[in-house]
Amino acid sequence: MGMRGTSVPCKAGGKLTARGLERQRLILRAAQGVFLEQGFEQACLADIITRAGGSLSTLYRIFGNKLGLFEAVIKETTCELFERLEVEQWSEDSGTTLHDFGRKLVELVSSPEALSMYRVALAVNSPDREQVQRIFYEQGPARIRGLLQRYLESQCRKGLLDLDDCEIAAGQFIDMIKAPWHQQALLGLPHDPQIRQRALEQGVKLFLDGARTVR
Amino acid sequence: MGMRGTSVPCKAGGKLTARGLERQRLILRAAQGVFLEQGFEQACLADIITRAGGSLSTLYRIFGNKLGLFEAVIKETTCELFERLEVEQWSEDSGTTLHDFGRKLVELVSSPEALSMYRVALAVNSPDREQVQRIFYEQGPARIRGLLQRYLESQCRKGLLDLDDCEIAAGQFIDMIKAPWHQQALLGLPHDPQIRQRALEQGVKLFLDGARTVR
DNA sequence: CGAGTACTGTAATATACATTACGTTTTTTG
DNA sequence: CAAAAAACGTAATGTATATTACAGTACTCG
Repeated sequence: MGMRGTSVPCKAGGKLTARGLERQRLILRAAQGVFLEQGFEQACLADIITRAGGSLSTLYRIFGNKLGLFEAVIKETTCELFERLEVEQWSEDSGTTLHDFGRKLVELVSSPEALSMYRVALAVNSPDREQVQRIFYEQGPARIRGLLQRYLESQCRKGLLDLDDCEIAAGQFIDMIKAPWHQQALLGLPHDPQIRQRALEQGVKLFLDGARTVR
Repeated sequence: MGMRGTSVPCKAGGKLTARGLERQRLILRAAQGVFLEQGFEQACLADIITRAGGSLSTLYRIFGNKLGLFEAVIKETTCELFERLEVEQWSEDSGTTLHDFGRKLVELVSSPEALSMYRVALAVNSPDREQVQRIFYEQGPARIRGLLQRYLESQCRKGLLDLDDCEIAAGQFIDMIKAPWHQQALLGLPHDPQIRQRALEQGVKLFLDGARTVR
């Protein structure tokens, strides 16, 4: 009899031997591929096992059920993606800092993995949809926005920028440099990669012209 | 033997009697509800018929198959939504015009129907995914951006605004006033409705400060 | 009115998959 | 080493649902 009743599919049944960890890692990686390609409902567990090697029973013992595996993939992937965004220089020069941050961000969110992740997270439609989506949002977009928000706030305190609401402004900056190619990319429609560069330049310019205290 | 082979599921088999049109309309409306709630793959045709009345056979005769019905729903819904966006005053005063346009746009894209439509369009994963998504994008977001783009271009020609690339700028304005609540709304996470108002105000301000020629 | 067509209802067909069960083999560990 | 636990492989179970078939009823239009 499985552990189906509990809403928290376990991953911590017994001890974790080296081989066990390896198995877990292999399944997780295969699942990442399949889920990101197919989405939650379309993904087939048998496919995942085919890719990962091993057996279905093992998958169930480790992750409980399909949703448990999916949640693990969401967490894993979202964190992996977030870690790509290492901005080293939060300097006092808003221009170069924003430009640098923007460039890294554009690189991140235009990557196939990030686009798939976003699409798949939106598409979930299981009973636990709300929980899954919260995990994604808070581990991903919200954390990124938080980084920028804190920078903007510090710049405002120093009197270098003048913004009513730094949380909103951070969101606006981020969305501004994603527009208009991100929407198309999410929908799988092609776009000229150069447009990303131009949107970044223009976005930084617009934002700073609007937000700088010194006119 | 059905008409499965052709990639264009017919809707124009025979003549359209009054009763036939009524049937078509009822099925379409029910399908709209079910597809927008469940997404393409999750939606169940039997459910649709239960809501619409009538019989499964009729559905298949009219729309060919599930995908044909879905495409019809996409077109119908996207057009319905677009028509809500009637901006009457494209005046020379960029401030009030953008504010007016923004207000209407925010109303539109924060509506449950528009959010569902967006989510469902992203989530499609059938073989014809590309075609479906193109229909949505071109009938919906692209058309809306086009409206604004043309306005911005005319303002630039008159020397009232100064923008490098009005297509990008239009996208940026639109995304700016949607940030940051739209992402949360798409994910089904709650947000303070007041934030929509504030994002609008701040977005217009930022955009105009950055784009106006007269400083 | 009556033939042809549209519509209805229900049942049959076929497939795809999540989830379990179970017997065997390998690995871990006391 | 030997018992316990983990991993394996395969088959069984059960469900959901797209799609088709068919037989009967209601419309429509010449």
